[in-house]
Amino acid sequence: MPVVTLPDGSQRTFENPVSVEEVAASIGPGLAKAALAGKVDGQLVDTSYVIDRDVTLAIITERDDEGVEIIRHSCAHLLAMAVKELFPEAQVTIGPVIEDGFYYDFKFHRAFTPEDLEKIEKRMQELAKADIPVQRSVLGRDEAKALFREMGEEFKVRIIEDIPGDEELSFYRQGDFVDLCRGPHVPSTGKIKAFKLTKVAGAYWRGDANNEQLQRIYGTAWGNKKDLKAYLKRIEEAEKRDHRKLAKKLDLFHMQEEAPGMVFWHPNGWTIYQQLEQYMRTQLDRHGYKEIKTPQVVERTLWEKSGHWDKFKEEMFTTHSEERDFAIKPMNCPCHVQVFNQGLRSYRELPLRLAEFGSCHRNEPSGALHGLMRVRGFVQDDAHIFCTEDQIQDEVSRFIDFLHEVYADFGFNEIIYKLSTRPEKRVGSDEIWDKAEKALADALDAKSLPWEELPGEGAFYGPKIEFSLKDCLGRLWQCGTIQVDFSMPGRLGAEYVADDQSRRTPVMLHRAILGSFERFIGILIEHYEGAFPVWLAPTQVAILNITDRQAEYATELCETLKNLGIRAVADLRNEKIGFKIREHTLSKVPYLVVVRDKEVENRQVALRTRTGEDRGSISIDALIEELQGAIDRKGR
RNA sequence: GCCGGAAUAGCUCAGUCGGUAGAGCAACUGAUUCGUAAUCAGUAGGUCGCAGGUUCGAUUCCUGUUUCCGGCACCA
Repeated sequence: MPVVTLPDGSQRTFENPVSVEEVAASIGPGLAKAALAGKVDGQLVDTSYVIDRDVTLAIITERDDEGVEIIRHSCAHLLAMAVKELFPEAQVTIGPVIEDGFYYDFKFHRAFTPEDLEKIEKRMQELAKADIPVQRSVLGRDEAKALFREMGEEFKVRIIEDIPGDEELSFYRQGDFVDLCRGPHVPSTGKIKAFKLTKVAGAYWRGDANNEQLQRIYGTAWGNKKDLKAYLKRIEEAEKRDHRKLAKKLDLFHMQEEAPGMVFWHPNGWTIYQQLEQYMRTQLDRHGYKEIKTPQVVERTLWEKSGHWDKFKEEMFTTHSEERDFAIKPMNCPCHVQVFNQGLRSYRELPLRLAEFGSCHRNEPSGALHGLMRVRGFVQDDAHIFCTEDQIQDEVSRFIDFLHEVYADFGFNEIIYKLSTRPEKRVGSDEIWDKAEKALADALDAKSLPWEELPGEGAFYGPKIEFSLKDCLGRLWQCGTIQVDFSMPGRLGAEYVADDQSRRTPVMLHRAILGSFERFIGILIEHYEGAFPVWLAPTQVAILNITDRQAEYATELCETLKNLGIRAVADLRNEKIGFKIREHTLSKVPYLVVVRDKEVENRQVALRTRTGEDRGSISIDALIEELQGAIDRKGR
C-alpha cells in the first residue's frame, strides 16, 4: 500500500503499486496530460515508473526546469529518429542537452545541408504530431550490443563498451527508433511542442581532434511556443549587440585580410582603449604596482629556457637577424623575470609587483579567430607579483579586492569564481601544491565568496583562480585570473636573499584583471550595446546649433568643455536640428546640447540625452557639473 | 587546424537558369539658415575577394587559394 507524499505535503494512499502517470491522473486530468516525468524521492523517472513503496513524488511538467530539460533530451531523440528515417545510412552517436537546447552527432558520408535541416525539422514536426508513445526497456549488455550491431550502429556499440559493467542499460523506443539512454523521457512525442533546428556543424567523436569528424545538428526546444519565441527574440537581441557590427556603425576599429586577427583601431575605438589603459595605470599605481616595459622581440633561447618554445613554438611568430632566431613575445612573464633578475634582490623588496601593458602576439589557429574576442595581437593588463610562499594568500586577497573594485567600475557585479587545482602532470612537490591551493581557497573563503573547484584544471606550474563576469545578457566571460607559478622563477634563475642570508627562489603570481584590452573592449561593446558610459564614450557631448547665429557661442562652449578635459564636439553644419540629433543619437553620444537664440542670450544650454530625455535649459555650470558627475560615476 | 557556409559600390543588400551589374543610406556639388530622431535636386562611385580552368563569352559553372561567418578542436 504505497503512500505518496506530494510537494504540498498532502498524502495519497494507493491499494496497489501505481505508476507516476496514474498518480497524476488521480490528482486531475489536466495534470495527467501535462505530466512529462516524475521525481520520486528526488530521482527523475519516467511517467511509466511504478511506485511500490512509500515515496515523495513531484509531477514534472513543462513549467519545471527539469521538465524543459527532458523535453530537450527527447527532442534530440526525435531529431535522431527523423534523421534515421530520412537518411537511413546515417549512424547515431550521442545527443545531449545543452544550454537552451540540444544537439545530436551523426556519422554521415556527407555534410547535412540547410535544406536537409528543413526536411528533418518538418519530419520531426510530423512525428511529434503523431504523438508516438515512448517506451523504456532494459536490456542485457550482450543483447544490446547485438541489437545495435545488427542495426549497423557502430558508435552505440562503442558507447556500450565504455559503460561500466555493473550499470543497468536502459533503452527508449519510439516507433522503429531505439536509442540507448539513461532517460527519463517524455511519455510520447506529442509532448514536444516548441522546437527549431538551428545549425549544422562538424564536431569530433568524443571531442578529440584525432578522431573522425561527425556532423552535429543543433536545435533549441522549449516547454511551449511562447518560450521558444522569447528565446529566438533573445538571440536576435544578442546579434544586435555583436561588437563586430557595432564597431562598423560606431567607427571603432576594423580588421582586414592582410593582418588576420589584428586590430586597426580608429580614433573612436582608440579613445575607449586609452581610457581603459589610463584608468588601469592609475589603479595599478594605487595598488602598489610598478609599471615597466619590455621588448617585443626576444631571442628564442629565452623561450627555450622558460619552457614555452617546447610547448608553443607552433603558435609563436618568429623572425631572425644575423644568424639568430627571435620570437615575437607571446607573453610577458619571462621578460618580467629578467627585470627582477637585475641586481641582487632582498626579501625586503618582496612582494615586488611589476606591471606591463605588454603587447603580445600569438599565432592562434585560424579557426579560433573571432572579432576582438580572440585575436593574434593583443595587450594584457598583465602583472607579475614576486613574493614568498607565505605572502601568497595575502597577495591573492589584495588582488581580489582590486579586481572587485575594477569590475564594479564597469558595472559588473556578478562574478563567478573557479579554482583550478593540480593536474596530473605538474612541477613542484605535493607539499607546495597543498599550500598554494589552500592559500587560494582561503583567500576566497575569507571573503565568503562562493567558488567552484575544477580539479585537475590547474596549469602544470601551479593552481589558479579564474574570474568570470556576467554581462547584461547573462553570458559569462572569463577575464581575470591569478595563477601561482612555482616553476618559471626557478627556470629563469630568479633569486632573492632571505633574512637568514640564504638565497631563495621567489614564487611568481601571474595576474590580470581585464585580460586583454581587445577582448575586454569587445565585451564592453556588447554589454553596453555601444552606448558607453560617459567616462568611456568617444564623444561625451555634442553641441548643436540651429543656425549660424549660435555658431560662435557653440564654438566657445565647446572650447570651454575641452579645456576641462571633456570630449566635446560642436556640430555647426548647415543641417536641420532634427537631422543632427538623429545622427548623434545613432552614434550614441551620451549628451546632446542644443543652443538656440534663447540659450545664447541667457548663456545656457538645452540638454538632451541619447535616450531622448529632454532636460530643458540649464546653465553652463550645471552642464559641467552634470558631465563631470557622470564621468566620475564611471559604469557604477 | 578540422567540417560547413559566405565574399557584388564606403555600409546594408538585390541581381544575372553564362551575354561584364542595381537600390537605399553614406560621399561629392548646388540650393535651403530650417526650434529636438532623416530638407530638396543633381553628380560620381564597382577588373562582382584573388589565381587558374571550361566556354565564342565567366561576376555567374569547375578547381585552387585568402579572408570572414557558424560550430568543433585549441587557448602559455
